[in-house]
Amino acid sequence: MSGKIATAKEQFRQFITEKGLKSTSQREDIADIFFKTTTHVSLEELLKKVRRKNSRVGYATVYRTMRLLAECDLAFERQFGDGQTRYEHLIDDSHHDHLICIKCGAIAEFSNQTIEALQKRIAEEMGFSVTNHKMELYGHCAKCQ
Amino acid sequence: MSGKIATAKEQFRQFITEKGLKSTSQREDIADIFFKTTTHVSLEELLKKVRRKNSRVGYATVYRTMRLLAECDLAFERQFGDGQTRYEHLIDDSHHDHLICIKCGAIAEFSNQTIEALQKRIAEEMGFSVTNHKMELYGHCAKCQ
DNA sequence: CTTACTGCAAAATCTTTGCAACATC
DNA sequence: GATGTTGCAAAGATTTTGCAGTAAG
Repeated sequence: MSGKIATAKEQFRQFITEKGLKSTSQREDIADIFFKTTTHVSLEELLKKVRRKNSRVGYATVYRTMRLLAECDLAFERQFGDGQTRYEHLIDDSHHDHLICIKCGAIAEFSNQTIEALQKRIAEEMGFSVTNHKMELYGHCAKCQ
Repeated sequence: MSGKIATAKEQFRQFITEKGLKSTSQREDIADIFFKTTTHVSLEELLKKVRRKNSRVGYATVYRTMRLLAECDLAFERQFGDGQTRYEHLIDDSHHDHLICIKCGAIAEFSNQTIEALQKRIAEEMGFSVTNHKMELYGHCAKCQ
C-alpha cells in the first residue's frame, strides 16, 4: 500500500537508459500493452494489439522490444509445443507455473512454494544458482477426461 | 534382474503393428540409435548419427519416425529455448528434469520424488490428470558463476 | 549532429507436406 | 498386388537481419 516500488514501465525505462539506448514511442506502446496483457501472448497476437493503438508498428520492432524486455527479466519466454514462442510477465502477480490440457489446449496456472524451495535447494546442491524456471504439467483437464 | 520387460525396441515394434503400420529398416535404425543416445538430440544431430550407419536416410524420415516415437511415449519433445526441438527417452533411466546454464549451455539432470508427488497432487486438486511434465531450472552452473 | 531505432522486405531457420519410386505385408 | 514408407524438393511457418530513412539524446 505504501513503499515506492518501481513499476514495470519505470524499470524498463531505467534499463533502456542504463544501456545507453533510446526511449521511443513504439517501445513505450509495446511494453505498455504487454504489461497489461494477462495471457501468454505470441508476437503475432501482441503485434495485433499494439496496432490497434498505433497502426504503423512493425513485427520486427515488437520482436526486438520483447527481446529487450526478456533481457531485463520483465518478460519471460514460454514454449508450449505449438511452434509459437509466447511471452508472459509477472507484474502484479507472483511467479506461477502451468497446467496444460493436451486435448483442448486449456492452460491453468498454479504456484507452490514448497516446490520452489525444493528446486532451489536441488540446484544449489548441484552447484547451480537458479534465476528462472519453467514447470509445465501436461495432461487432461476436468472437462476432457 | 529377472521379469520379462519389453525393450523399447519391442514396444516400438508392437506399436507399429497395432497401428497397422509397417516396420522398415529406416525406422529400426533411427529408433535404435535414438535409444542408444543419452543426450537431448535434435533432429539434425540424430540424422547425422543415423547417416553414419545408413547414409541414405532423409531428414523427413527421421522427423516422421520421431513423431511416431513421441506418439507412443517412447520419445519426449523438449524445447530449451534455442530454436531447436530436442528429443529424449527414459530408457534405463527414470524420469528426470533439467538444469540449464544460461551462460555456457551446460545441461545437468536431476530428479526428485517429492516434487513429482507434489505436482501430481496439485494437478489433481485442479481437476487435471497429469501424463507428462517438463521442469527446467535456468541459471548459472558452478563454472559460470 | 551523432547514434540508435523503425519498418519493410529479404534471408535464414526449422518444421511439414506432396509425390513418384520403392519396400512391406 | 495393395497400401504404407522413403527421400527429395518444395512449401510453410517463424524468427532474424540488412538497410535506408527517421527520430531521440
